[in-house]
Amino acid sequence: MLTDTATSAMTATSPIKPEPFKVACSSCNLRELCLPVGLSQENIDQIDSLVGQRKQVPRGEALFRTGDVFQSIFAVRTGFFKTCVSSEDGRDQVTGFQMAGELLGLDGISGDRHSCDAVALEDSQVCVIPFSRLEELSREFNELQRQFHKIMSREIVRDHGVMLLLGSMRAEERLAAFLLNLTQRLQARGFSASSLVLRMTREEIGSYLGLKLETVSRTFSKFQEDGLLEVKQRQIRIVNLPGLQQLVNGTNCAAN
Amino acid sequence: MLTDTATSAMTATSPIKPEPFKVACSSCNLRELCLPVGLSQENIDQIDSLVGQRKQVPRGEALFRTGDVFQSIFAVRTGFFKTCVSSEDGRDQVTGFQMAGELLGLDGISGDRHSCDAVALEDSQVCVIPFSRLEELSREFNELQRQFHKIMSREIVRDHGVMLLLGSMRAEERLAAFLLNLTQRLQARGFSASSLVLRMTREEIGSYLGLKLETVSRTFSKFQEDGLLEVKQRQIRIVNLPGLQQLVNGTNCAAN
DNA sequence: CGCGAGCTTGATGCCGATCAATGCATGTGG
DNA sequence: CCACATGCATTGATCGGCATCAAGCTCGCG
Repeated sequence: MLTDTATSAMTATSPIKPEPFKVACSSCNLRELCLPVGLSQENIDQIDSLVGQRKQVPRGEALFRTGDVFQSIFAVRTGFFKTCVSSEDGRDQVTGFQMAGELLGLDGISGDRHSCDAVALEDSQVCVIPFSRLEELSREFNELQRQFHKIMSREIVRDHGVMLLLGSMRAEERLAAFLLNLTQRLQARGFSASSLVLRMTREEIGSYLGLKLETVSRTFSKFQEDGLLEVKQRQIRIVNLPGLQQLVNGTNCAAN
Repeated sequence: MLTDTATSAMTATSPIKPEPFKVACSSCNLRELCLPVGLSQENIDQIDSLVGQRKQVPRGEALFRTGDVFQSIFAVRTGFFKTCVSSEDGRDQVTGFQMAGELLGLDGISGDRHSCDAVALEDSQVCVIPFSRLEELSREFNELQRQFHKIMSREIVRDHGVMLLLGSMRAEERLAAFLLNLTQRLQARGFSASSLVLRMTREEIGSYLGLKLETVSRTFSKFQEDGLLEVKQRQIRIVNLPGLQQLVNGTNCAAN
């Protein structure tokens, strides 16, 4: 498993199969969003040996699956992923969507195997970060150590937010929160704040939000009627941002 | 903030106010459940300087609250905690219950402040672990480093399980899963596998499970009628363990 | 004893699930 | 180029699980 597609069996700097960018954090345009956030230039240079290789993941294929042996974590370079867990009886739950600069595979550290699936929702590329190497380097560079700890902690905090959403919000609030979160992350990556293309199906959104796909679809339609969004299949344009925001904050919600 | 109750301003080994046990992992009876799991004896001796002090938290009081400056993580020595997050509009969600040997405060690492409340559900005692000290020591001892990473990862995996529960299970399944999880953790600490006393109210259980307290109460009653449990307020006895288990696995559930 | 916090139980209603049909876009083979 | 299949999205009708509202009940405690 974990066979490589293109860059296997050759070093990153091999002239035979040139990469568009060097496999190195120091020359990566995502360094302000990814693991090296906040590291000084000299430290970034020193962790260039972190990324062993890059790996292509075609749309629909898994980067790893539940039960795969854990060896590396992954940083999304381009593309879009979902992660999902499943129970014994086959129900499954999307636990997150990951875009450029975000890490995948942190679940695997606790055991020696992964405990969820990571599936590419479009043709994607990830940086492979051997975990033992990350641990070595983070013993040397405490900036890196601190940064890695922050990223794990941020994941925990994010999960708590999702629990709040799943445990106490109604369908409209959930979808609004989801859209606002997506646009915020897209904006941080230089995309428009008001217009986006969903990479996932209604069913995947529903699984993430604890709703059925029909409910997701209906809620999109309602948002459109209410003049909050323009929805054309997966093309979304946010027409009334404050309206969406106050939906999440519950100011127009009688309850509570 | 973070003022100490009893052991403040004196070292752990001070003869003036003797502790029942030394403030040291090496002599702690929880070392097989807590941070030092799996560390060799010599390494355990070397991390004894990790725990700065102990701290009492009376029932109903907070160990930390959202917004408190983050400096330390905490290990539960005795007692029982809940953690909860809340949204701007005042809704709140219990994100977990912690018992002896489990860590609190990992949420704080990502920022410089805590992002949830940790409240004692009974008179409790925690070990205070200054985070900078933990980072120092885990740079020195890679067993400790590895162990800490595993604990953070396990928290992420646990959170994913809660998402699955909140996103796709019905009331009975949620409560059954909750009880099985509790008894399993209690059993690992030497308590009975079949009989437990709930430390939390119906409302807190409901908040954790995304249900209203009435639904929790009704579901307890139903389990009792069905011969799965004996329920006397917070005294629970599990009568039919396999029955509970197959509720969670969904084998008696028509759907899916 | 009486008070109050927490728990139980009943009656009712609503939100979202479910079931079902249709629409729309893309791709494929005749 | 059209006919058809396929995957995904929309929309409607109906149903059911859980929330809500409203009493009582239990137990510990001042």
